[in-house]
Amino acid sequence: MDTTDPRVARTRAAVLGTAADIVVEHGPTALTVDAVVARSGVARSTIYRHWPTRDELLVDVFSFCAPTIVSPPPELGFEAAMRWFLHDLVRQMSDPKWNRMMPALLALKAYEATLADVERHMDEMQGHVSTELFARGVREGLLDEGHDVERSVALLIGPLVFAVITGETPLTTDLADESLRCFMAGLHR
Amino acid sequence: MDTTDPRVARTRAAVLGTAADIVVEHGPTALTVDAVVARSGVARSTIYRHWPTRDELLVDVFSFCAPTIVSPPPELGFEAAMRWFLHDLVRQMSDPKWNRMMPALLALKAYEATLADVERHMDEMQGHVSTELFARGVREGLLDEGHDVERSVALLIGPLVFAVITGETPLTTDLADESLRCFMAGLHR
DNA sequence: AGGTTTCAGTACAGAACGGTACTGTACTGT
DNA sequence: ACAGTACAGTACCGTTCTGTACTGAAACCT
Repeated sequence: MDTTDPRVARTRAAVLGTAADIVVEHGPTALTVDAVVARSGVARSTIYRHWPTRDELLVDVFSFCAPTIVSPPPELGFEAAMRWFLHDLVRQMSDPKWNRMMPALLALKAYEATLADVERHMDEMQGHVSTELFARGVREGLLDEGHDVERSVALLIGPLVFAVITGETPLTTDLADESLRCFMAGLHR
Repeated sequence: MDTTDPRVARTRAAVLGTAADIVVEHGPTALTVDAVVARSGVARSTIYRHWPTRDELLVDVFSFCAPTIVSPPPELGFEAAMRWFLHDLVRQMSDPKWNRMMPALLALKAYEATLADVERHMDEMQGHVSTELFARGVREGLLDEGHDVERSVALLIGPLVFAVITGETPLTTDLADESLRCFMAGLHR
């Protein structure tokens, strides 16, 4: 029975939405129950009916906004699939919401175990896709059998994350292409 | 007259030191005046004598721990100088203190203008060194005249920052060498 | 030795926040 | 129509934190 009361769906959406807005605009520390009450119109007791503590609400806000990483079409070769993957990543990280939430999540995960779980879940999603992707590269003879996946991920994705965090250089598909081009060029030593 | 009272120097050092420890261990939100009082032995009123507000103390903690970026020896060519620079960066970011403070600073700079100033100051230091470094590359004919410095910085440093933030792959000079190797390989298109 | 500064210790006011308990009301599914 | 549920609204308690005000003791500099 997936018949969820429309009222709970409504309030859940309202609370998560305004909570996300608060986090985006003023940071995780500004996410107080009173602030959500004032801004969403949802009553205090109602929020505590759905979330036992403020911290669990914050966790839900992050996993609510976290992007989902998907695998590229299987018919693509390594380079094309990687480009597809990176472009999708750029698109996801360009979302202004996530754009500001990611640094906060990365900073908080060091101190809060539950948020570390959220981040780990994302890492695992990305890890699965990555290993599958690099397996294509091995099959095509581009990569060694025992090559370091994590390091290659850092080389390819690092520049994109750097762009998001510093804001010095724009996060574009061009940057992703450039990153991939350098990586491919670096394969032939 | 640089004759600073040894007492003020002592308390300043004691407060900044324990404040830094608190931030490293439990995050910026755990930096309360009472926590510093309990752990440093310095009295509450004394702290407020030196820092008007808690926030200014936090700012000082960050700039107290922030690494200083220096220019490589001028006799080195582009590639050697860049390697020198990246290795120095790895060394600085490997410091466990800064290792945990950097994500916090990057997250907070979006919401607090004073911390954005700290981060901007670091960016400018790094920007000066970078432009000077890439000028060597242009002089050697490796780079175009109007090439995008910020983008190249992202390609070179991004993987290192990614390693620090995610913790998936270790931050080593090897990673820096690999990043530089890919960048150099990507120059000949 | 004496005047000045800094210090530790403490007490206090005011505000913010988390969480609980309790109203009466409006909606939902049967 | 009716029972069950989710709701808004509010009042309340305990805790935590910032910032100020005041002591007397200790260290500093000349």
